[in-house]
Amino acid sequence: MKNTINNPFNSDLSYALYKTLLKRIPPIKFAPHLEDIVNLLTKALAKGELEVKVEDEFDQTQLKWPGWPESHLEALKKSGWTNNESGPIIFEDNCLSWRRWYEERNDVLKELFDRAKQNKTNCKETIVKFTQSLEKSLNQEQKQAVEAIENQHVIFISGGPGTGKTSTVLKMLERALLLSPDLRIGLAAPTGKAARRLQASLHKGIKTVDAHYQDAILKVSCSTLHKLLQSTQDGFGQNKQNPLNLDLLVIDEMSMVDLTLMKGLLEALTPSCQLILVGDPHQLPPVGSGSVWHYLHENKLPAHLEKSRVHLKKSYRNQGQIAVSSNLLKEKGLNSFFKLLFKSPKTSEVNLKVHICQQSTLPKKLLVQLHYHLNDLKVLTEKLIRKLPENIQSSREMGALEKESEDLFSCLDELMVLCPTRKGSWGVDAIHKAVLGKHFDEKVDQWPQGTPIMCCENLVDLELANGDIGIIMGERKNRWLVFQVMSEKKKLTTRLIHPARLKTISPAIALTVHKAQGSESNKLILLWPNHQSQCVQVNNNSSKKNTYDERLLYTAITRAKKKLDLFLISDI
DNA sequence: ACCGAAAA
Repeated sequence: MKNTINNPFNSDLSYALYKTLLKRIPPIKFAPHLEDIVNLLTKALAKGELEVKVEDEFDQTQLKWPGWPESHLEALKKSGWTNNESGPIIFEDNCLSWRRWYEERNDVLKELFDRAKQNKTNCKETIVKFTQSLEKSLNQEQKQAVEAIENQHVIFISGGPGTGKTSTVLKMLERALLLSPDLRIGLAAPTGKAARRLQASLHKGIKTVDAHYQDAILKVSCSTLHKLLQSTQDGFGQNKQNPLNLDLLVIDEMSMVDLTLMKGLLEALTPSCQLILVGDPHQLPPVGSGSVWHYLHENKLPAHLEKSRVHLKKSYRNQGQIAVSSNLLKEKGLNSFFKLLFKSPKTSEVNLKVHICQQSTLPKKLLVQLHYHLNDLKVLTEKLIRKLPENIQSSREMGALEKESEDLFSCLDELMVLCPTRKGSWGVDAIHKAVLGKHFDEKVDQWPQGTPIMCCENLVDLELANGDIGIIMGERKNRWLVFQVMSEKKKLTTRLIHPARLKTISPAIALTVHKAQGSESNKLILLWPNHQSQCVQVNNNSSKKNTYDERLLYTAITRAKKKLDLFLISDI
């Protein structure tokens, strides 16, 4: 039953659920419209949405019975399925939702809001001294966040890429340690890659912190949320009975946390634990059901939360036209974005190029650029392997080879190719097939040297995370997978890994936008296959789809540091 | 229609 609710990917499952409901909770008065309601709710849940808005319109493919929404609501009312305490469906604020998810979300929000109500008190003198030292390094919004640590029990920090979220967190940790030096701090993120990135940027900025507190911050290790909570198949090892021994916990990349994980987290906290939640509400929601972070930013919240919320607006990344259009997308939506795109910009630096393609075969320009890029990588791997000593051990540190390895990885960071989907003529797989040719269906050992690859599992002892990108180097017996990892000494080092040690790897010549979340490159090529359909669908039920596409596009283009090539398919 | 994540 639980799985049917979690994975309702086709209408058969939705129909099965409907039949089960009819059997288990027979309607007081039956009407066929009930099937539509179950179907809509199931489909919404499949998309990660917990509710269906009554004011949304649906067409005949989504509804079997006429009279939406009045007839459906009446059928629901008479069925008794929305009865207090027992009915499976909730109808409130013009929204329909499953009781199970409705209650879970309300519980989580209530818990969060109650926590935020608690007050903290601190010694005034130390604060004054610290506040003076803040003046130089932080802007007004960032200072507000740092000051919140003094008396807010829960702090929400939102902001786009380059707004200094982590450097603000670093100053918050410093201040927290100043107030109580023995503070037990925890750091976590929803994915292995995000966890490591948080740790790395705290290390990078550590010099801005008073030397007295540096060690205390550096010694905190940053793990995935699942690991922190000791997640197993039967639930979380850290829970109400066995809470985390922490006074302060920082969670980064909150946009990827779903409801179940958030619930587990809140249950594992002691009442006194302070919470700092950090993330960008414009990025993609989690695939699982219920994005707490997006909900918190799209809905009216209790007044007492105002002091807990800090939004960082100022971006320190200057990207000319890329910055202008991504801001427009964020504020005005897809249509305005595409309108601006087709006017040639005069005012800011032109670093965004649009290519309109006639058919849906892969653009030739893309394949040519990839060809050169992969060749560069190949040359650099050959250079690196020639410098390699004999009898090398896997996982060794590179020592004198750092320069060659640095060249290789800066070349890798130069270009990123993104697609919204895996399948389809403009999907990631199509690009891999086009580039790898006959090698596509073969094993890794057949892929050519210089091919970028992605590690698809978290391997803590190898210091590799899911989503890490490396390169194939060498041939046959002398073949290695080269990665850059954060070593125990918190230094970026090159690591050679024997191909047999990684069970799940995939080519990484192109990536899905989802996978690229958190990565950046100087130059970005984005294939966006269906822009015209979005410009046409303005007012029907596509508002939710549009927010999804908006976030997808926003996430994609903000990966570009210097240049963006956007490929679109022409409407003709 | 499409897109993940984590753990043992």
